[in-house]
Amino acid sequence: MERRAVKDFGSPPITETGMAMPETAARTRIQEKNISAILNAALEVFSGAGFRGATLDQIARAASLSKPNLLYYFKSKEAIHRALLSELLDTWLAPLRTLDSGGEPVDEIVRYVMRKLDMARELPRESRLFANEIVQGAPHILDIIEGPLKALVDEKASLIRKWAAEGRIAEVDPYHLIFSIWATTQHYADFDAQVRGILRPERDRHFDDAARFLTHLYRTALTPD
Amino acid sequence: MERRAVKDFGSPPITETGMAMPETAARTRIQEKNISAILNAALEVFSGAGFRGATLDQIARAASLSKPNLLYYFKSKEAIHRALLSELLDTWLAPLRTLDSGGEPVDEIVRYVMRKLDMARELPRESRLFANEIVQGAPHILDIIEGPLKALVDEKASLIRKWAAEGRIAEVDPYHLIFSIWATTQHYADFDAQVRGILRPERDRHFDDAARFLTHLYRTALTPD
DNA sequence: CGTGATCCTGACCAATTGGTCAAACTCTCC
DNA sequence: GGAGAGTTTGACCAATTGGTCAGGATCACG
Repeated sequence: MERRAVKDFGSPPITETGMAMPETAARTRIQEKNISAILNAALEVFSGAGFRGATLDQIARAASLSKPNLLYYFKSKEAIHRALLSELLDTWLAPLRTLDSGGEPVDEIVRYVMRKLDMARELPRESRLFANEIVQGAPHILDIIEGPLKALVDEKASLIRKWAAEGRIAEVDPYHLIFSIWATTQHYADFDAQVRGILRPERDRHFDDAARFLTHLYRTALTPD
Repeated sequence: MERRAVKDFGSPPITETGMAMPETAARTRIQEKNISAILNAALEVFSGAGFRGATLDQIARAASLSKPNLLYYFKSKEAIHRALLSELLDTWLAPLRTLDSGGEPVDEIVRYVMRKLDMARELPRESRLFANEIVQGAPHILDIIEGPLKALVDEKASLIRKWAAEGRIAEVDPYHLIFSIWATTQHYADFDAQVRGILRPERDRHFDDAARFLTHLYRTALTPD
């Protein structure tokens, strides 16, 4: 027997991919509210427990919905996860996209570092969501890494290489420069528990020190000669 | 009814903590072999799936044992995890311990970076084991972080600060310097999937480029004036 | 206000999973 | 070679978990 007819009674607002209708703007106010609540709850749970560690019950509870109601909006746990990653992908790549050829190269890169550090402070759950995923081999986003992400990084690596060739920044491997920026900034979100366990900071005070340190680190390493 | 009498027939070689007898040297050759196989299998599975994502069946299969036989050596999944973390803790802290006041400070720190990078290449599973744990809030090792690890980092931070005060390295925040070293080196183990997806390197060739980049990064940033 | 579409729920199910146990097997050492 | 400790296993169990379904409640709108 077929899973679900194309059109029948009680058909939930689910697309073929299992995602709640995203672009097809026809969303009820109720859908708007619940889908948003689900994705927010899913971010909380997935980022804190990883895909396999998260349970539908946890997500449902966090979203103040019953489990069957959850599955009315998304047809499976996988579907929620996919929708969440997909929703956050743009946010995630945005900072690197803004790295542009205008302006002083060293300033431009330091500005990128600061933006990434801000994101680690303001959106730590989003960072941990991707961290969980990648640490375990990126099973759900390998295609994105090897496709759009690689393309974007290749493009920016070219830019950095050009800056180096023009003598406007020091000669460094652009790929490893980008990796180091990701590592040092996301560290404050992904390894938050360790950072706080060691520093025991009041609030987010340590982010200011981190900003100062990273500014020094990259400015000295990138300034030519 | 009591869980298990202190001494009875069929009592497995399990200590109060649920760990297989570690220091009490009285281990059979069979115990030696199986416990080692279990811990190796557990490292493989836990590092790839996280604590909750790992199953006893997976670990048992990887160790070529039946599940009940697994539980003959360790009384629970938690116990295996604890034993594993405990076994690897020293390995994990060893590089930082070797940071000593002898030698030229900049060289000493760069040497530490290289050692950490070597570990990321040679022991990526161990790195990911801890990464998984910490990303999810370090529930099983928070006490270690706040205790022995913090103490060790505090000690080394003092040393670095002294070096800075003596003008032998640049004035940088020692804690954030250490965090950045952890982040940049462990990145190649923890985010291996992403690094390889973007670089598509042959074998581990990219580690040489990483070593060059990190050497430049820290040498320029730490050399005084 | 009625009707069709949307939304929600309790009850239920099969598979997975951590863990137990009694019994059988095997190794060691006298 | 035999006795007792150490080792292994098949069968089993309860709890959890992802997911289903039929029917009832509610909403939007003519």
